Amino acid sequence: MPTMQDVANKANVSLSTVSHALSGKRPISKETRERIQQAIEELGFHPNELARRLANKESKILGLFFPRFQTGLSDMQFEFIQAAIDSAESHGYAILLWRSPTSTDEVIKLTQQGLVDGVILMEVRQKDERVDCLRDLNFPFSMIGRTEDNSGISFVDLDNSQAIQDAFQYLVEQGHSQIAYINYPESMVQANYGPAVYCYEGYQKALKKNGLKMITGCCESTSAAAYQVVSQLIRENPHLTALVTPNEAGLPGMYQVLQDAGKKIPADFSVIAIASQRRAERLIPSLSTMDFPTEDEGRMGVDILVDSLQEKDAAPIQKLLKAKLVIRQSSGPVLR
Amino acid sequence: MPTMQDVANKANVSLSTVSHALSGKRPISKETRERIQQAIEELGFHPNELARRLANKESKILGLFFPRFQTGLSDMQFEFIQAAIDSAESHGYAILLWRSPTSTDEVIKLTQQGLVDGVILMEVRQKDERVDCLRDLNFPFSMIGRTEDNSGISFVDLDNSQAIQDAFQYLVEQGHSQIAYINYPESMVQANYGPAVYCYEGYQKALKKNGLKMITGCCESTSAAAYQVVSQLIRENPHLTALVTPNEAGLPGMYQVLQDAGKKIPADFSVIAIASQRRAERLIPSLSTMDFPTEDEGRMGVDILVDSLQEKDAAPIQKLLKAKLVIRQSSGPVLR
DNA sequence: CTGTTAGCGCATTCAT
DNA sequence: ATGAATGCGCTAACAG
Repeated sequence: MPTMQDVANKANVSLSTVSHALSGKRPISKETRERIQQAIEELGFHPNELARRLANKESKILGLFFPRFQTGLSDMQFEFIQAAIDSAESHGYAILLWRSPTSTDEVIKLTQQGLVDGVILMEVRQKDERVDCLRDLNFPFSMIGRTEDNSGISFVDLDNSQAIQDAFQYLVEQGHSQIAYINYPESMVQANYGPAVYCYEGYQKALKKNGLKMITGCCESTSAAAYQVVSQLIRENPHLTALVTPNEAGLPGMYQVLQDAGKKIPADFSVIAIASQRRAERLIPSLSTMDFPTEDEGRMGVDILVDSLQEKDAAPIQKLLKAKLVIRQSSGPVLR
Repeated sequence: MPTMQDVANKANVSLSTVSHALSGKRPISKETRERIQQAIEELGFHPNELARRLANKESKILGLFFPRFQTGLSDMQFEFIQAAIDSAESHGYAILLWRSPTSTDEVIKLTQQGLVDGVILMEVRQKDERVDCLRDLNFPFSMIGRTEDNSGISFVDLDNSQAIQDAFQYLVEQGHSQIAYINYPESMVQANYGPAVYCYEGYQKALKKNGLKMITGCCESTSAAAYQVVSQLIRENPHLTALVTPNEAGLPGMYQVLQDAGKKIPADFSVIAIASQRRAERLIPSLSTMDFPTEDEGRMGVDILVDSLQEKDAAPIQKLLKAKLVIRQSSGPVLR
């Protein structure tokens, strides 16, 4: 690997001239610039990024704490990451992947070793010690999701509460009056997993606003569990005509119940879930959804972090994204 | 950020003693070791990884060329990446993400800047200029997938040909004699996309071995396209009782055709696809598959690269993984 | 066992 | 407009 010194020798200039020619931070005469350029090409020189970053005291690398478990919505991870990489690249950063640390010690170790200038947290919980730790360290970070107290932190999150409310609003307008809400698994509700909390909050508001009967249950993220829960709700509420859920993992089970009960979608029954477009189009009949703006999340998660990196004491940026209602069921739902 | 020199001062030793105490590459007396340890803790010192890696002349970072487009099987990306990260971490490496370069120049730039010790290629094509370029550069890399000529290169790939043959073998043993094969999109076949090529090769072998009639078609990666193709095949072959496909994106459309034709799975018809477990369990009825060993691919892709990094001129490692047949349809398929 | 010193490859402040 | 010299934080060869 040729170094900058090699280039300097070959072009008969000093090392610093080469450096400045490359960075453009100093006027260089046209002739020497050309000599240098030629030397660079002949040697096939490429600046060593480790050295450059060490001298610059910034790594130009962002860390991404990658989820440790699969909590559903996995289709989206792909689009999310693609968008995050693209955004990072456009800002001159690369993205380094780590499995999300489980202890505060790990967070400290990862952030204090100077490999990354900032980190992006995924799957943030209401109470999240990673967040507390990063805040204490005063280390730059952004969150996909949010905690209970987000003062001073930048984040981008889906407005789950609003998404659920919008879904109910639409169904009510279509004439539905008995609508079930299937929540995330009990364990996630207990653990104060953000989406589970906010979705349920949205459900409560929708109930109140529209004077609806409460018809709800939690279910594990499996089709089998979903089958059980939904079939019981249908038994208890024979006039049920619609269902709203953020628990996309259980959808095939829910579909199965309806099929077994002789209820056709969308002629006899409406289903709306919070999910990605790809996910929606992989069910039959295709799913109506509150579309998850995956790419926006990925892009903005990086953008807000880079912003805080470049303007050291900029105000935190907090974005609540709206899910868009997309009705994919070919014919309309029942009007009662 | 405290540096090693700070620690040395505080512990009243020289910088190199601290360094050696940390690396353990030199015997250190118990007392000084403890003094150093105490200084480290009091200062909250963490070695600067950029500096360490610069001095060591290795970055301990692996680059992953992340797919630029979504070619299906997206459920697997998540598991794949998790496994890759874990394996990398267990070897002391981290993983850096880049969108897969589109030009040779980009490949050169990314590899020659010294930020990564090696790279992992995903979605390798039969003819892949990224591969040619890396080979010319003599830069360490491993592939998920393979090219036409893999001499001297390490890779891990699914044995697609064998997977398709195994699926046919099973169906034939169950008594099926008219079995359709739905290939990848025409464009991917034209482009010599590896999986498309090897799957079709497996299909041809299965035909020959079992003396079957050729019933096949390509279809785009959408449910709509799959619907068209499969419905035509059924029209032309009324006695069709089974279907094999690596094109999982079109599955909902295929299922729909069967449903519309009054054919129940698995009572009247058998479907076997190359897919992940998660994908299989999200269809109704759940899909029988040649299970894609996602995690093995992620882990081994990293393992073989790290191997070649540690033993400079080790022989290339080439692994063809077997997909496991998993019949998920509750009752058995038709016996004729 | 421990200290001194010279790099690793580049950025940058002084000089000229 | 250019060069020389110092530093980024750490490793390791050399010297005791």
